[in-house]
Amino acid sequence: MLNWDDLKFFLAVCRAGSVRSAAITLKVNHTTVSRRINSFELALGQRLFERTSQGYVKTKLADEIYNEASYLEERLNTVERKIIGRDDELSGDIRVTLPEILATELLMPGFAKFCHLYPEIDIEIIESVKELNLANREADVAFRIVKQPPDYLVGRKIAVLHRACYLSKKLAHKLSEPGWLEQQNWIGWTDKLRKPIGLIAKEYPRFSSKHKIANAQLQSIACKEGMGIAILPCFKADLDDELVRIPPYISEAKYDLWILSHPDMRKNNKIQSFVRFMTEYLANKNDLIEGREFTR
Amino acid sequence: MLNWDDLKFFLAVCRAGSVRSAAITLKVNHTTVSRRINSFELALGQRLFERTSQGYVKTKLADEIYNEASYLEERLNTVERKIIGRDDELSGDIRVTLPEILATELLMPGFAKFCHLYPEIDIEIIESVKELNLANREADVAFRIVKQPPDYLVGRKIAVLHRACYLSKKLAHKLSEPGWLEQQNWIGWTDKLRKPIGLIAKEYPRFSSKHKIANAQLQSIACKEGMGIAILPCFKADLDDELVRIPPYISEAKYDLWILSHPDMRKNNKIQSFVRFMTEYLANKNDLIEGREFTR
DNA sequence: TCGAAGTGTTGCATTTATGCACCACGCAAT
DNA sequence: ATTGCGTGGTGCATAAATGCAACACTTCGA
Repeated sequence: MLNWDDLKFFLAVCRAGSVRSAAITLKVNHTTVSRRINSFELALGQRLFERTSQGYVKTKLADEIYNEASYLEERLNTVERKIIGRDDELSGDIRVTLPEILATELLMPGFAKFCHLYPEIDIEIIESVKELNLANREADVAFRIVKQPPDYLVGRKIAVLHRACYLSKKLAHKLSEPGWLEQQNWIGWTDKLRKPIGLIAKEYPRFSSKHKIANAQLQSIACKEGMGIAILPCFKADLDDELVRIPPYISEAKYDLWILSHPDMRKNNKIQSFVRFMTEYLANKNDLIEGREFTR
Repeated sequence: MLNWDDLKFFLAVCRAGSVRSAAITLKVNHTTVSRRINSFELALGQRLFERTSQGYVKTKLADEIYNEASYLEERLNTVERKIIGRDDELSGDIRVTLPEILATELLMPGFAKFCHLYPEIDIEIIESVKELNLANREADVAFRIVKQPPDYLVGRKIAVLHRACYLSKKLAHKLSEPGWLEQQNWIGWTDKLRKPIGLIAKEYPRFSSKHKIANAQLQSIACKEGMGIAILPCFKADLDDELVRIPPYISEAKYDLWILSHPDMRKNNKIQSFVRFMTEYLANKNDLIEGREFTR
């Protein structure tokens, strides 16, 4: 069976007249060209070139095939330009994966702005904390909260997420009662993550741990309902009218936020426009993300 | 850059609706199909299929590409059938490599007969004792005098070549003079091949060695000119009116003659017809080859 | 005649593609 | 709820393709 991709090599040699010259055009080693021609001839069972010291000379059969191959090449190139050009035209879909917690107040307004700018682009949002496979286009762009992303992806760190401690606004009036706060409890996460460590453990009161809710969104809701003190990202809780920070009000830098894509998408104008836009959008949200937009 | 051969995988998956089913059609492993589709999508920067547990579902873009790809496939298949069918039609060229000594009285009549049977076939004869490369069609069929051919070629042993000792016919009348023969000399080959070994050394007189001619054709001519006794293949010398065998007239089985081709030519009707024809032709020449057509 | 520059080919090391075995998941039947 | 059968995907071993360095050959100019 013919390898259709060998047609590229055939065409290049027909035009260049030598395997070394064709190799430069094709950006491969010249021995590869020689071997690809050999295997193409074998598959066809016919000789396409005379090998001379001045290069490869086409046989009559090669002349016949060349015309057809040129036509097919033109057709294929048209298809390819149409599809890839579709990306350059800033239309079609972009698949974005992110943890749900980032979607609401933080990123969604940015997505909406981007879509307003480029009405031909559809954004599909995939909420997942799993590492979706960017290589087979399960997603094109990933927002990830990690210390260090995998080597095989490209991207940049666009923010450092801060967290602080929050209480339901319904209970805010109790903060002025002496000793009331110290009797509240954390809303726990899991058996292992019952109490905080780091700056928060050091600077905030030592509450007991109660409940187990391993989801920031649900922690937020439970907190609003008065179930305890929640440690929440600032970008989310500081914008929520039903939550208030508790004393000493400080935030802790805790998580790195990255925007990632597959290296092969570097040349994709659509994806890169999106990445650029969101990076800039988030740069303008830095005070919120780092907990500085908090007002008492 | 698109790998054009990936189009085959794309087409197969479009038609089969699943990678496993397409893999059966394409005679590859299903993971290969999956990976080839993934890399095709990556190269295009667009998704062509939704992955479901019931198989791959085409996107709208895939529907568009499918039509074009089907058309190109039909064009390519037409080209392929035309070329390979050309072989099946018993026309075009066959390149044959062989040592010169085999070409003249032994094989050439067979070639002529084959060409008469198939007037659309051209035979190119390449005289060479070198092992021409059958993989890149320097030659299609090789006649070789070897004990054991390389593993990567296919073929069969078609004869065992015999050799005997010959004298110029001009000197044949001297054979009846007592002691005359013993005073003649071998026509030597090289410094290392000055005297024969084996049956010939054992059964024939011990001549001294004179001259050095490392070519059977030239040995034959030198012998006719009276330069000495030559050891020559029977198929050649026994047909030559200017040469006579000397007593004790016996021949020695010495060389294996093989007909070889590249494994990928097994399905090539033209080549296989040629191989079959020549094998049968030589089977009918066996008495000559093994020295039994000698008449005193 | 010799050397330089072009050509193609060979052998070996490295990289990439493929196959195999296993796994995960969804769906239908029991 | 469990099992069986279909689907696609992952990790590792193996095979194939490619790149690199060296070589062989031809041609041209000094």
